Amino acid sequence: MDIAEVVNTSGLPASTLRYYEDKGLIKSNGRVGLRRQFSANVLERLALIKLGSRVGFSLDEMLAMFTADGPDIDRELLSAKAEELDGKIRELTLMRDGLRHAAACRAPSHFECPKFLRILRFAQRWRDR
Amino acid sequence: MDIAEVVNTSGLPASTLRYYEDKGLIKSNGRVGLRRQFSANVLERLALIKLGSRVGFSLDEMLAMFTADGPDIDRELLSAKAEELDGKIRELTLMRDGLRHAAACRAPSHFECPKFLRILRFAQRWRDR
DNA sequence: ATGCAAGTTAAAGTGCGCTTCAAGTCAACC
DNA sequence: GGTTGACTTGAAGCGCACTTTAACTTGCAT
Repeated sequence: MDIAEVVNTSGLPASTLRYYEDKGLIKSNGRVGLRRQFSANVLERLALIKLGSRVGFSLDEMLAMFTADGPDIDRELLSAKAEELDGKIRELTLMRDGLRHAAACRAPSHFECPKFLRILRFAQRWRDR
Repeated sequence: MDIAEVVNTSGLPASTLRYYEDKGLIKSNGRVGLRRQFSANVLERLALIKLGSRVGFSLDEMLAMFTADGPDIDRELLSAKAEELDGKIRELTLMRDGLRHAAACRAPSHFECPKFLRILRFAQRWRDR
């Protein structure tokens, strides 16, 4: 498939696809003239990259995670990243509950609401990492 | 308290505190000479900002959420942000499980592992927002 | 064969969230 | 009252993830 089809099906602009290829996150397999040709599996890779960046991974991190350089992948890195996400999930949950409460709470300021403050103080304890 | 104390207790550099003040995210209450003086509650605000940025809110978003301009806060915005986080939590969970599996899986490439692909395809369905 | 829309490149530009720098002010201690 | 070190400002710089631009090439329909 040519770049236009990838653009249409992935929703990403061509400039981004070229940028990702430069970075080594995706690869085109050959050219027709100058024009890149992609195989269909690039779409799965792009989906993974998209998900990865939505959960806060940098492109370099994803390069390390998803682009096997050796004979096989770095399972320790993957587990470490899974743990990282686990901590983040706890933070998101905390913040979500805090926001839900703040939206309902009638205290004049969130900072005067004991429940909100308790959430914040709890979040502090997770601060280090 | 003066800026040095805020730096020590919050762990943030003075440059960041000035930057946040410029942005309107925190305020100092008065000066001694040129030097800003902060009240203790700035620490709670900073904790909130820290948590907020770790969960992916931009400084402008936090300005809108946590800096009441009218008589009271925008409860709808807060609820909307809580929902946003809820969606994100689902994504993080998906990715975490995908990584955990990839770390354990013996398929030659994640892209050949049906379980991993199923996760990805599922993630696609959340793609729109 | 020709025209042109769609592709290509390298380089510069953008927005965010800070950090660094240079030059200046001044509170506090001796 | 002089030094000094913590603080101040405005402006420039930086890393990331792209986007835009300008100049060029080329596959493909006519």
